[in-house]
Parts: sequence; C-alpha cells; structure tokens
Amino acid sequence: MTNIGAHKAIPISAAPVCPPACADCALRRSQNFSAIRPSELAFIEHYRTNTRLVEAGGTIIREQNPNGKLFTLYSGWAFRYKSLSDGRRQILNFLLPGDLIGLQQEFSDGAMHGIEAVTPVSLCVFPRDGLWHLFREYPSLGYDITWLCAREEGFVDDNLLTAGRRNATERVAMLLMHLYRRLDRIGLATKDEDGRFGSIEFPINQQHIADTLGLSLVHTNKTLRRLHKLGLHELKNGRLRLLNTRALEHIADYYDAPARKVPLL
Amino acid sequence: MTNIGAHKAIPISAAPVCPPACADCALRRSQNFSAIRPSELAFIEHYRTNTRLVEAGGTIIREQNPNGKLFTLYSGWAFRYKSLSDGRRQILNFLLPGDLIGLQQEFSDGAMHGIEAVTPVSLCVFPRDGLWHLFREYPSLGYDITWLCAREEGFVDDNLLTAGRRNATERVAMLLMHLYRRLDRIGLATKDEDGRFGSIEFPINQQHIADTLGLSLVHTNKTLRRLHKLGLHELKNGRLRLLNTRALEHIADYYDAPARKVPLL
DNA sequence: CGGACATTTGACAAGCTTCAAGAGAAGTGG
DNA sequence: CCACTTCTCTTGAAGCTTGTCAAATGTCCG
Repeated sequence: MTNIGAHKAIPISAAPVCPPACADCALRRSQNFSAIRPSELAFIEHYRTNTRLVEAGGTIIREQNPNGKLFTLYSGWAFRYKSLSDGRRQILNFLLPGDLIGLQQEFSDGAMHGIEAVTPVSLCVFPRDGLWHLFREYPSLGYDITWLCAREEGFVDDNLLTAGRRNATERVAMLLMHLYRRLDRIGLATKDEDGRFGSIEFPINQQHIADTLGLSLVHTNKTLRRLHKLGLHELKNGRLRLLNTRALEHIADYYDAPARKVPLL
Repeated sequence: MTNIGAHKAIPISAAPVCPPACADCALRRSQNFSAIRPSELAFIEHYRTNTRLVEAGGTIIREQNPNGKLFTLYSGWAFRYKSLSDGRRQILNFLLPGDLIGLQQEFSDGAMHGIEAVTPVSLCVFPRDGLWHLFREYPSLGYDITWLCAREEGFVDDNLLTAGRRNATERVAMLLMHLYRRLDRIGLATKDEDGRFGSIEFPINQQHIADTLGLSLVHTNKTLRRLHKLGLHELKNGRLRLLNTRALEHIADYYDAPARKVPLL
C-alpha cells in the first residue's frame, strides 16, 4: 500500500539547527545559493537576533495575529496558507530551506496569512525594525529581498494557474514536479544508483496536497492512486520517487526555466 | 438586459496621458498615494525614459518574450495572465492606475506571464538597467518597490484562495468587491447622490471574469445573473454599481483591511 | 444590412465533492 | 506485550456543482 507521510513523528531535536556563525551555514556552503560579500555576511549575522525551533505542525506565524518578524527557513518544510471563516483552507505555497518567511506581513496591507511547520523546522530570526536599515546600508541585500519576493510571487502565480485551470490529474502532476524541482535545486534530491530516478523527502500528507491544489481529500487520493498505477511516481515511507518525469511534465504542461542561483538572507 | 463591457470602443487617444513632469502627475496630486521627497521625485522623473500608449486589447508584455522594461500604469486597466499550451488562460491579477508592472520578469526565474491592456492604457516606462541604481541611491524607493511587490503577491494570494476554495457565487462576489475597493482607494469610485451606492467603470467582459475566477464563461454568466436577480449589483454601460456591499462581503467572506497609502513609482 | 462579438439560456454530461466505512500504521497505557 | 485510540490512507456510491454544446438575442460597426 502506498502510504504518504507515514513517517515516524520526528522529535523536534532532530531538526538540523542553524549554526551560530553564518559562515558555517550549511545552506551557504552548499553553493546552491548566490554568493555574497563578506561585509554583507557580517551584517546578516549581526542582523539575525536568534534562532528558533518549531515542532512539526506548529505555528510560525498566526493567521490572525502576525508577529512582524522575518525568518529564513534553515531546515524543514513549512507552508503559507489562508483560510475562510468556515474553515476551508488554501495552502498558498510551500516553504523550503533557504526561503525567506514573513515578508508579506511586513508590508502587505494586512492581507493575513498564516505559516505552519510541516516538519520540525529551524529558523533564523530577524527583527522587523532592521529591515529599513538593511535597505539603506546594504542595497544589494534589499535588491535580493525584492528578488525573493518576486520569486515567491511567481510560485503563487503558478499555483493560481494550477488551481484555476488545470484538472485534478494535471494539478497533482504539477505539484509533484514542482516540489521535486525545488528540492533538487537546493541539493535535497537524491538519485538512484543508476541515476535514472530521483527522489526527495516528502513529509506532507494528502490533506496538505488537497489544500494546495483546491481539491477534496478523497479526490486527491484517487488521483494520486491513478498516477501511481500508471507508474509515474512512488510514494512511501515519507519519500517521493519520480519514475517518469517526462510524462509528469507533459501531463502538467510544466517545463522548468533554467535554474538561476537564489539569494539567501 | 445587463450587458457587461458593452462600452463603445474607446479610441486610443482617449486615454489620459502621463504628463511630461511627474510633479503634474494626476495620481500623485490625488493624494491617494504615499508622499515622497522632492529628490526622489526628481530621480523618478529622470529615471523614466518615456511614456507609452497601448490600445485596448494590446500586449504590454508578451508571455513568451518579456521585454525587461518596467512600467507604472498611469491610466486604464490591464491584467497579468499565464496560459497553458492548449490555450486555457488564467488571469492572475488586474492592474489599475498606480500599479507597477513588470517587476516579476525583472527578477523571477523566467516564470513567464503576459500582460495585456483591457482599455487603452498609458504607461510610464523605466529601463531595466536603472533598477539597481535606484536601490543603491534611493533605498527608500527600493523599499517601496518591495512593498509593491509584496502587495501584489497579497492580491495573488487572495485570488488563489478564491480559485481554490470558494464556489462560483462566492468567487464572483469576491471579485466585484475586490475591484470596487481597489478603485475606490485610488479615487476612481463614484457615489450616488444619496451616497448609498457606489459605482466604478467596469471595462472587463465576462470572459475576463471567467478567466480570473477559474470558471467557464457560461457558468460565470449564470452566476452573475443570479447575483443580479438578488439585487446585489447592477452591470450596464460598462459600469458596475454595487447595491448591497454588506451582502456581497458576507457571501464572499471578504472583509477589507484598513487602507494604507500605497507608494507610487 | 451583414458580420463580428458579447451576453443569455437550456439541456446534458462530466468531474469533483460528500458521505460512509474499512484497513493499516503508530502511539498510549495498562 | 497487547488492547485501544488516533490518524492517514483507501474505496465505493450517490449527488451536486460546474463544464460543454448548441442556439438565440442584442449591440456595435462598416
């Protein structure tokens, strides 16, 4: 039986913690993010007030009561969501290591959204107040932040196209490809021995998928099973293995742009 | 008969044109946008290379072949969209006077989207290259741009919640309220004599609405008619009149945040 | 008047949601 | 260590929302 997200409950202590010195940051060392000047690195390290751990399922930013802080997600998965007053929930975007969290609340006209951890998560915390100083003293970092904001908007754009115009099968194929690609770019995808199939950790459950794609839980399950029976993917022990990326891309009508390195705050 | 968008084809010359001096900009004078220092205003005027007119239905940014320019929409309506290869189209967001256009392509990882004019549109044009200079020399403007980016992401967030989780009636109610509110904030809504009902110019047709909400044209029409029969709105001669905003808000489950002034580039 | 385009309506089909219930896996407490 | 609870996944059946097809009406424009 395929069982998504049937991973053991990971103790919060299992989350890799952000090291004290940004120079030791595993994300930066991975070379998957754009390079940065030493002075900027020093500023970031100084700007960061502390780190924080959130347990799986925990709240990072409350939907109704944002806290005004900024975070960089160091390890783990989280998601942004909005909900209607009767409880219907829409996941707007998944947040993966390296993503900047909380920008929208900093600015946006109170258009509330919440952020919740999927796995145990570790975060670098930046105070709200420092942002203006950053823009003034380190304009290149300000530019990077705008870059990240535009990139995230691009993800939401894609998700809106998906929810608005793709059917259930296309939606699921899209999501699998999208998440695989994002993880791959930050070095979190692994290849089989023969290099044919890639796989990633996949900590979300079918309810998350349904809430992301604007589908019901039941229909999400049936669609997932259909794709599985077609031999396009495999989902077990909390890992996703893509068995036919070409077919998935084709179904989703989704072809990736060439990857550019992403800034990291 | 209610006929949406049955407005006369407006000659392109009818679009109010951006004045040569930014100090004379009708948007700025309207006091609906956040104030700015004279030095910044001077920079913007210098940064702007020229103005441009686009006819109704014309292309501002091609979906497949972005031009790398930045624009501020001075007058008229436009929209951002993405489409699938078989032609299905999703409108991501409407662009109204004061909105900054083209930021995402400047940054985003090639996540293509097109921008099309609904009405005749006049634009202020800024070159791609100047943006970095702006961030370095006028950090407050860089900050404003990030603000605008986060705000637009907020709109897309809302639209995603709508497309993903609201039913057809809720979606239509949402869109009517959303557009009315946005126009109202920039001073483009007018009140009846008795001040009870507000109305706005409404140049989009039912196909636009369907493409925004992720519905079919036919179902959009039927939903619109239902709301009309309930006496919630009136749509004729290219104007939208809201007859019961409370009911529309309630149906859409959409209550606005207090308006803050928006920056203008 | 004829052609192009937007709106409107009805009938029917399809996709998706909801309801209901069972199976599997994991955690808990005796 | 096992019964018990909880959570997630899975499947079938029925119903409703929405999409598709088709055609008529209305409006604008040349």
